[in-house]
Amino acid sequence: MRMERPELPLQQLHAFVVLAEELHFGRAAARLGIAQPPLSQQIRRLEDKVGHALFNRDPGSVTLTPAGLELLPVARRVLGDLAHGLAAARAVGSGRAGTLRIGFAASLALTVLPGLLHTYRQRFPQVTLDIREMTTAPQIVALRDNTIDIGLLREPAAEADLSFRTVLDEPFVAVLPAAHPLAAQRTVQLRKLANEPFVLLPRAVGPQLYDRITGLCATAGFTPRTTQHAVEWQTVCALVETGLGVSLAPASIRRIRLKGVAFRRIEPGTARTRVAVAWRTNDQSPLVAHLLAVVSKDPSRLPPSGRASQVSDLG
Amino acid sequence: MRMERPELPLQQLHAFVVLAEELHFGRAAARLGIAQPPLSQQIRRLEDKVGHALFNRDPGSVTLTPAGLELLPVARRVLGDLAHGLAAARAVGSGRAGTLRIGFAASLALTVLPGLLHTYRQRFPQVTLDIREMTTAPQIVALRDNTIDIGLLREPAAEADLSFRTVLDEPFVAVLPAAHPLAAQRTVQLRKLANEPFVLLPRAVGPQLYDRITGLCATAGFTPRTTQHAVEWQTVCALVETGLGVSLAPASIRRIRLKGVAFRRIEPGTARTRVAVAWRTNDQSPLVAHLLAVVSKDPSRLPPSGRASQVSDLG
DNA sequence: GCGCTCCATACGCATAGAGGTATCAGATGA
DNA sequence: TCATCTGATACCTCTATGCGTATGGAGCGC
Repeated sequence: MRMERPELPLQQLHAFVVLAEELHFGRAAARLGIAQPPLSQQIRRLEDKVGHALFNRDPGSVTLTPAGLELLPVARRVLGDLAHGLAAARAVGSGRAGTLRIGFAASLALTVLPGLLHTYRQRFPQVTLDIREMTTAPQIVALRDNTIDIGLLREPAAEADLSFRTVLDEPFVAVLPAAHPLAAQRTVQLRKLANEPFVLLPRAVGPQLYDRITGLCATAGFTPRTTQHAVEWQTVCALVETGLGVSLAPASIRRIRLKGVAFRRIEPGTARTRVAVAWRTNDQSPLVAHLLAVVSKDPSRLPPSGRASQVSDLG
Repeated sequence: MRMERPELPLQQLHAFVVLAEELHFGRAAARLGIAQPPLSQQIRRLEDKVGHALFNRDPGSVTLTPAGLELLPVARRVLGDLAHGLAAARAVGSGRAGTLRIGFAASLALTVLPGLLHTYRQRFPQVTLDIREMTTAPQIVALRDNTIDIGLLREPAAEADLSFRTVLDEPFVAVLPAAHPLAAQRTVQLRKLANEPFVLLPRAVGPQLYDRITGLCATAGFTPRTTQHAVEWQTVCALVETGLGVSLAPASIRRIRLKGVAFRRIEPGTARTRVAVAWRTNDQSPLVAHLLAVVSKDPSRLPPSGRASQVSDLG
């Protein structure tokens, strides 16, 4: 038992619509770029398929029959829908449209993310960006789950099936209460923080970054005494402001402006932290490819090493 | 410069939808009643036209690409719209659906019209009936103007391009105030109304019927003295009830039941009046043909001559 | 490694459709 | 009455499409 198949060439529908507009075989054929006899044939074939006349061929005037009048709006809509649908599918297929799901680390909400989104949106305005804040570890999981297409995270470690590209390479800064004695200097000797209480993100939120920070202290000769945890950098700064402790953070967080908090370059300033975009290595989506292309082409997303001022200049 | 032509066989869209539902070439092909290779070809051709892959053929699983996902609802809607549209056009073309515009004389609102409409509606429930009350002369004009398709009128006269079919052939009755002396008898001698004031419809409303009535009086030896005109029979009866005069009317108006009005057979009872349906002779509309068929087939629409009781029996 | 499943490809055939030119038929108007 | 306009027909060609069978080739499980 085979289904009923339409088997109705759309050209016939198109011819029908044009003829319904012109109500004149000669002119309609001209508009279609064909001779008049083929048009007569097409209409005839369509009428055969419908089973009823669609036009009254009265001498001197061509008019729509009631059946034709009934079919006309349908034909228009079908042709329009199909044209738009094909265009939409092509747009999605080519990456000019669609939905790109991006996970990002909260600390990047004020630095890398805005510029990136701005540039991308400008180039691909039809793409819907589905942006969600996630810490590093969930981003890795979400990429594998196909829950997000792009991750924006810190301190990427090699992951099977995932690729990374560094977007930003920045130094660490000391986060101090403004009233802290060390805040009086432009540069802070890291070892002088040895006895300060520390406010840090929980290791689980971003193990790589956490280890980076503690490693930094270790090379300065001490282990940071963490008295307080906070899940967001914003909170870390707030806690520092209240005097609960000090912190070490990527320079990006200078963008968090709080009266009672001072950010200071640290010595030695060799340790840096990287922000990277992550994606599934085998992801064929042109949306992902385009985003990576935007990242590569836009040099403002890749400040030269050492120019931490670049970040604060953005304020 | 020729327009862009879709040139997209709908079979391909159908195959696409089925495959999108099955996500398995073999099963989809089976559902379509074709072998698997042709299906692969159709999908491939469709993808070529779209310009992008619509399915991911991963080993062990077929899935829709974003472009395919975008196209799927469009394809469904297009196929559905077209199927419904064609069905609707066929229904209209065959006369199972559409709009039939009917003009009718007010005096038939209680007799011929209800039964006719009921039978027709039962047989063609999808047809919209556009019914408007009109007197005879405007019906003729409206038929010519293509403002109505069917007229229901009295005393048809031959008209070029119009055809008529008698629906009802009935005698005249005298319309008297209930208190009138002549109302005491079952039958009224027409000549006895010679000196009564008459209430009649203006001649312009229906010249044929008017002439019929005055002719009736003439054969009885008098000319009716019209003291009052009314445009509707309902009004005529009301005026008779108030004692303003008497009237002669088709037996149908017995259906107008007013306490103070009596309807009486007249002598001689030879003169009759006919109700007919009218249509454009060259009207090809199946709706009109169907209505005429209903008129012919339903004998209750055509009471046998002389049985005026048929009319009152309907009450 | 072997067979199985599943999709793609290659090749052949039949047909429908689109397009053309030439021509006919009916109505109309000078 | 004849030329003209308009649409329908007839006839031909070419291409696209659809469908079939046979076969290739990549994973996958035993």
